Amino acid sequence: MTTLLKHRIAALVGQAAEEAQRQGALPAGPLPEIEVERPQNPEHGDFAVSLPLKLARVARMNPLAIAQRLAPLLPPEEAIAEVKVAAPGFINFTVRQEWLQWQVEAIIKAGEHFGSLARENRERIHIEFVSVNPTGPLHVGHARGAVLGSGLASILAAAGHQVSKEYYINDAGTQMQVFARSLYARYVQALGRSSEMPENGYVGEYVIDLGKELVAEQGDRFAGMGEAEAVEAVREWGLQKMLELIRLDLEAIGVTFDVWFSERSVFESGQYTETMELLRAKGYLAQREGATWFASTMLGEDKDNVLVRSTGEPTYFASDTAYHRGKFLRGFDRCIDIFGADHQGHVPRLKAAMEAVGIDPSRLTVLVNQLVALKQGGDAVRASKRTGNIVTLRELVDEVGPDACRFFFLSRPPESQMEFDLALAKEESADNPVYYVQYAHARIASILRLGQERGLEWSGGDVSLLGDPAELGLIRKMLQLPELVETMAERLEPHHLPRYAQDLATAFHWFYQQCRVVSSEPSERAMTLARLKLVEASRVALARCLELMGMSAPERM
RNA sequence: GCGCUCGUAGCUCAAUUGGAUAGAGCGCAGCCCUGCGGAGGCUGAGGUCGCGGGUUCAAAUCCCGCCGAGCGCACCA
Repeated sequence: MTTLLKHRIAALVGQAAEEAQRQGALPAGPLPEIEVERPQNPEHGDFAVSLPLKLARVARMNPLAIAQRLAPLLPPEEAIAEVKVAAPGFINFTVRQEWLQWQVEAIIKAGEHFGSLARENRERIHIEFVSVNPTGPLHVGHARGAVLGSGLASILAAAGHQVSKEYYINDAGTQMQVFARSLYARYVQALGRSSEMPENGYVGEYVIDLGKELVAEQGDRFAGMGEAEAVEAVREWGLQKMLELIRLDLEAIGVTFDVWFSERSVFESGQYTETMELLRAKGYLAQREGATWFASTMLGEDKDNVLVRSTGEPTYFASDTAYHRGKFLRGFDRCIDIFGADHQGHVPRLKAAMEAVGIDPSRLTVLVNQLVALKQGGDAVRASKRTGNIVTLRELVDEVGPDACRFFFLSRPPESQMEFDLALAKEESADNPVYYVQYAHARIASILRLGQERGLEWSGGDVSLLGDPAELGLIRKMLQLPELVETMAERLEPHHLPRYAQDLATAFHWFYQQCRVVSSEPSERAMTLARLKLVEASRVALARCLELMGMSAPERM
């Protein structure tokens, strides 16, 4: 992969600015970071730099005058055809047509790696998401975090980082215990006897089914034991069942993990004790009211948090602190967590805990995604696991399909409060942007098939014939993908990808409308070969886009 | 009450993180097929960027205050 053109332009502008300072045309002093933008108005060229505007104040000069002095000092660059200064102080760059045409070759050559970035500062990045208690099926709200996490992971990997996706299994906490007791009660009931559900138990129907399944699979062997022992045994069985269910549900929406990390192992490995000792040694522990507290107020928090209950049981916060410390001990440079908004209160204390154990909290980024408000027609649907009123992730995927789900959830930034109208989601299927993008891919595949059927060999096609605005526009659009991958990875914002995919599809459809690709006229043979080459490049770009989003790229629809 | 997040076209959402005339999809009104997939292309209408102040060459974006929405504020996770 070569350096992105926008970086080369930034370097050129930097050199020009330094040269201007040497000549005294610009006052000496530190230069701000040079940002290269993509102007939205095509009349402003392909790239734009607003450095003169940013410099105007410190230099006490008219920004337009700065731009006019800078422009002639720019070193030559073969990819750039024209540099223009524009009011109130922009420097605009237009790329050379020959360079654009040659990129078609470069894209085909890059193939499935097109859009990937080579980088020197490759980071080891840990990304944890979903991590739902294994006490029930995933619901729609979880789908958003799941898609976001997996999409972000793909983008970070494409941006050249080493990424590990992890699911943290809360198999040690009180919720798991309540679940086990609920399951035990349903199991006993399935045997025809009476048994009381625990306080705040999991009353969802799936637990009843699970109880029956347990009877069918294991008979009444747990009924003979003492209750405590039976609950323990049933808990293990239930945990495995739920994990399997969760894993399959996630797979259905195209989400997989590299590591499934058990909360219990945090205790068994000694990492929990070690972390607590560390906190104690650093003076962050306080005994009060029979419990052990993390003195987060020492770090500017508005309240302390319980680590060990007066019953002696550690809280979720305690094991999570040890778990997160462990991530960094495993050698990750950065950790990214994706939380639902209902866990946002956990963020400040977790960061404070990292600081307390001697880890720079800025190495931990927590993305909080707002919950999905469900609607059925006009009415709000309340999704809650314990009350049993669930719209499951599985139901959603079955209804809408994994591609549409992924596209939809990826489209919006995490912090947006989105409404999901289930009735609308089904209805929309024909006019969905998802199909629009996939249709473009199918159309491309169809054209390439035709080319093959006609026995055309386009690898030697002459790209210099590609001069139609629609052709050049398509190439321009394709070239934005690597830039986009870079910004999305920097800002941790996957939501630009679906929009880009639509733009790319539009650019292709327009080209298709404007330019006949496969012609039977012998005189147009050279043009046919060149355009087939362009179509192949389009396939590369669009397929990569779909792959990054975790969507299928159909050959036919 | 306090904290976090959000408020942009009729609807669902963008806006290159302070830049040039605020853009897409759906919906609405039109137009385009005797050759490669019409699940397509093109044009148009539609905006007090929640409201009010402030910061500066420049604000949807930053600051302050209101209004409204979601989520938190446990010895749950």
